[in-house]
Amino acid sequence: MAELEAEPEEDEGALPELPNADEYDEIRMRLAPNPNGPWHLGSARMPAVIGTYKEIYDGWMVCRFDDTDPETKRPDLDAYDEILDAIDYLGFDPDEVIKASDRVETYYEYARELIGKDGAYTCSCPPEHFRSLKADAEPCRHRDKDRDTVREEFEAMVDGEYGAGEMVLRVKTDIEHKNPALRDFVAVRVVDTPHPREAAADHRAWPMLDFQSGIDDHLLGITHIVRGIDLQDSAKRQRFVYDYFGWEYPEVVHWGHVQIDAYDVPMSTSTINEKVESGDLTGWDDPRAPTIASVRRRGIRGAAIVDAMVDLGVSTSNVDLAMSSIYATNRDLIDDGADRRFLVRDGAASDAEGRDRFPAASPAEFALAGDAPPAGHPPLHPNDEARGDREVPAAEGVLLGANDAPADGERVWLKGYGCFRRDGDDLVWTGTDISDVREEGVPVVQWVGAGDDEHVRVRMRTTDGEVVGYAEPGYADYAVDDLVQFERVGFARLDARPDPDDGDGEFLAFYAHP
RNA sequence: GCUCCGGUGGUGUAGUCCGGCCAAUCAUAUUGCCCUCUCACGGCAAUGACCAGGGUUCGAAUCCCUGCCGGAGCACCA
Repeated sequence: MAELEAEPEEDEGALPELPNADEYDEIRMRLAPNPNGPWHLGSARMPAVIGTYKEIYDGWMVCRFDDTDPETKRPDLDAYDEILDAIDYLGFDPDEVIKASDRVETYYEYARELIGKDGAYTCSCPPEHFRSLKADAEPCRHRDKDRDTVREEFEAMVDGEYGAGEMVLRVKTDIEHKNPALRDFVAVRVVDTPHPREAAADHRAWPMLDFQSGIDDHLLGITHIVRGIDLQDSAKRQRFVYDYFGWEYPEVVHWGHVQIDAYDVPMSTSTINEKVESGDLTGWDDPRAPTIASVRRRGIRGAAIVDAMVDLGVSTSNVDLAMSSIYATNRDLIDDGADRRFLVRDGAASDAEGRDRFPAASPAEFALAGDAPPAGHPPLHPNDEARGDREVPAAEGVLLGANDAPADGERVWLKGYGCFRRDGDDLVWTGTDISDVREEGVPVVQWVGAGDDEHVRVRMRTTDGEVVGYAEPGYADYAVDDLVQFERVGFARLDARPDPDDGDGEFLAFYAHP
């Protein structure tokens, strides 16, 4: 036993070792979301990978909201908590949560220090002008300003004496650097729009990401930065600042872009927002939306997302994530716990036509003839007899899915009930000799009783639209959030129970996957 | 235009640093069979990849060169 414990090997899956991990006493990382909206599925990669590294190395992780742009990527005040909630759903817990917008004075202090080192200068060039100078590797006339003037002008920026676009603070890098992306970048600029957070609403001089994030990473003792490939050049820019201060830059890992198949809606905060605003989506949790809120509402476990994201590794090339692999993991997680229930679909209200799984046609109703018992008793779970049977009553006939109704004269096996032969509008009981199924290939189908009290109405939202149908009455026993597998349909999460005052109310379910 | 990064089956991934144990791993997917009172779960099998061309070498997915393709940055966005 002691030997087993002494074995330090990691069993967290596919992630490669962090660079130079053994040179640090503690691995310290950060999640650095911009709270400009709720998260889409791609956002989950950050907590999934970084959180998993935290577990592997028993490290430390801060969630730092990089909310330093009150205008272009304006923070959404609800998003802060939504993001923390999403991190929790994914199964991770930041050791600390901070907001860059609370730390603006700190960034000013380091800007002043940088000015003192002649590492930055105030610049009033119009952006286009500076851009063309930069393209030619030419310094602008502000670059050699004396330190005191720079100080004065910077303080004036901080004091709100300049309007947007009139003055910026630039880091003096190497104006002739062969990579134009690294030449004298902006550290602080003026934004007229007040920050939406009251505590930060008075600031007009706002740091740019490369400056803010660089300062914070150092102050927080971050040892490993793991982030997207779009920030590839960021590290190179920030190294100039680190060099001025004599700091050691953290180890960096970059990953490529993720795309997810199975969605028509692009995975972009702004696009999803537009579609929500316009009504094309009912919200961020619309099952058609590639968002955390959506898959969560469908009953997909955070752990399934994390598993898939970790499986992508940290390659810098772009990757396509197949939803089917998330489904496979989720199925594995929920299958044992999900009761089986019958759902007979009624496609009348469906906009998901033409899908085998969700036929558009209405169910077929049959009267029962012969010695059929008053109810069927299929098991709650086929792999766990101990959970017992459910009672599916059929005193007033049955409903079968349109695709499942047998042709006249043919037989059908109502699962958990018995075998019937169709005679016109009747189903005539032929008994429970299972060899009908095993040897003669009688199809086995799900079914519900036709009487008003013998089924409940269900509306199910899917990634392809809505379907409605009738579930066995036992479905009414579940609570919101419960997952069941509708046999031969798929897994679904109960989202809302009907209003008790509405006699014809529907149960609302969200479809997860087959 | 300039500067970076990358290209293994439908998808993802291992292997690439330190060439041979790789006619290439695992997962997922698809198909078939078995199991089965679900089109679930489980079992078995099949399918399917080293971007291209040169070079180095006894030997290259792995090293070098060229080409092609893809991505990112060059914002007073993050």
